[in-house]
Amino acid sequence: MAGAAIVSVEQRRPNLRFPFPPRFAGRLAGRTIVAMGRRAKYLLADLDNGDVLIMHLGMSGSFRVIDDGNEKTPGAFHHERSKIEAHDHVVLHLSNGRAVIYNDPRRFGFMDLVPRAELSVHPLFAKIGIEPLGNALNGAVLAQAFAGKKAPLKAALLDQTIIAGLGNIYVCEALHRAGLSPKREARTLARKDGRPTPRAEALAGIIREVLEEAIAAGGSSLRDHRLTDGSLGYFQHTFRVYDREGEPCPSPGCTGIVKRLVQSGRSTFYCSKCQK
DNA sequence: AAGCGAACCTGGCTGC
DNA sequence: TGCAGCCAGGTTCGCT
Repeated sequence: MAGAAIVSVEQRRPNLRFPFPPRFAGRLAGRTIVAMGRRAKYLLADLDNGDVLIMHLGMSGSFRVIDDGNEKTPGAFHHERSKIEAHDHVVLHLSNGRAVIYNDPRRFGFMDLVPRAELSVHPLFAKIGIEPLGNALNGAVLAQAFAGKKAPLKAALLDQTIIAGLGNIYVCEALHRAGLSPKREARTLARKDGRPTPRAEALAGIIREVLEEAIAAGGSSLRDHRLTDGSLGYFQHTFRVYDREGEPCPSPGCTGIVKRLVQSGRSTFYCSKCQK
């Protein structure tokens, strides 16, 4: 997408999780995408007028990229309604002859368009935590953030104001690899003086490892979710506990069975025998 | 004030 | 076959 110009935009409904900003399609048309980026789970497209297009996929959002007909007549797609599928909410017609289509059945995702300078004070970004793949994540930072917290470790790791970008799958997988119970109080990873325990150091490294493996495998692609070319992400095949209730624990030598429990309304998959 | 459940919305799967 | 009930990758809101 970076480098392409946005020829036109079809906004096919007034809102996703939130209303689209005023004149959304009109403000995008004619702009060139200078760069693509990401912060936490937000996808960012920097435009040549200084605005940033903010996109979030929610639970069920996805993008697909298709040929948009003859490059010399980029409007041709508008007459091919057959390419539109159920829950296609936004279509970006690009100058490179392709269209990027945002599809989201549950509409928990959203888009916004703001000046770049306002991004850091945007209510959604103001209190977002550290990037788990950056150098900021280590045992000391985890311990500092978790000190005094009685919330379960599972909930603390899902808290986007502490670490930004961990979802339910990766938290379950990281806790299993680290041998830590999701029910353990978060504060138990900090010593009384706030310094990290060895467990905190290990967990920080494992979080990074899980994310790097998942990215290398093309993501997790549950159910109908695909990569933008329609193929499936492979990481789902390497889940050790997520959605594996009743299966034997895959830890070497462990004879436990994967259990499911609900914490803060979310499913947690774990092994009570090797996660303490 | 932290921590938890409910809500947002649609669709797929399971079991009766 | 039909239909009710449960579950889903995320985040915010409001109550205790």
